[in-house]
Amino acid sequence: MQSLSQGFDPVLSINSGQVFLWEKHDDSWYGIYSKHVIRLTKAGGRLEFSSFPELESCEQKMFRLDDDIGRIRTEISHDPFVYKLVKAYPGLRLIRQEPHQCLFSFVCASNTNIPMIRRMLYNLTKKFGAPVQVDGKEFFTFPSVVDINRATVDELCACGLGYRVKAIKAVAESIASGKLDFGALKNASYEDAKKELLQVYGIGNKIADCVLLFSLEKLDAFPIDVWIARALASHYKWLYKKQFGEKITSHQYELLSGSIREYFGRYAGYAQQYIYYHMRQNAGKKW
DNA sequence: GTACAGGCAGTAT
DNA sequence: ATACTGCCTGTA
Repeated sequence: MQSLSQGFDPVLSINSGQVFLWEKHDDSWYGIYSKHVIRLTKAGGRLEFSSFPELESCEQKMFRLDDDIGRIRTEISHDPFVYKLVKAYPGLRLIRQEPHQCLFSFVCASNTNIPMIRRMLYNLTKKFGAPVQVDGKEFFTFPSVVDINRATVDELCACGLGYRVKAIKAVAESIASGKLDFGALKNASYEDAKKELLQVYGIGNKIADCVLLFSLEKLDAFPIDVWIARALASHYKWLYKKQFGEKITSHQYELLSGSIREYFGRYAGYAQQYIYYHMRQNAGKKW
């Protein structure tokens, strides 16, 4: 059992759309971090973290307390829009994810919505993960690559993955064969790591950038999904050398990505997170 | 019925 | 280089 000092809001962060397998029961939030169940409890203004089985200093890892958040915020705040967002959402943090779970999660996230993503991932854990009892409730760990490789296409389809099964299988195969090696990717540059990820069937620009940012320590990665694309079109129009449509092509992605990463610098991914959160918060609102 | 949701790959121009 | 298409599945 560990306690956390105040200053950020983990509940806000886990509900900001970076992670999917979290649920609330009574006064606690429970999340799946690979083979562990993480419990977050707000007790009398204090935050308590536990993990089952125990994962040493999981809150340090998960919430990137090793990052110099003050410096990061200062650096990305040279942009006036992000400056406002940093003030507006002081509790928001980037969450560090476990690479396998992160990659499979974002492969499932393509062309669908968050409730569906949660359902697919929950089905996967229930079918192929291992049960863990915490506080009298049953949770399921995230399946391993071996588990997913062993699964048949039909079994995966039954989880509601649809056409994503082909990509899931390709990813699992790449990891199992050693072609995709997260350890090596962590040590590689952003450009080299991204190149490797893009080799795999089913991994495109957006998914690659999500995995690089959320699980492979590439804080300069700047995933551009539909929400971010809208934000760039309305707040960063000057980045566009020419007009793009609603949907951006692979080449346009690379152009935009290059410009915005250069603009925000080594912590561009943090800037992305503030912008993304803001866009989701204000979805449907006039602003 | 049909449009749409946190993309991607394949094909044709 | 860009445009267009289909794709599982559930919900509005």
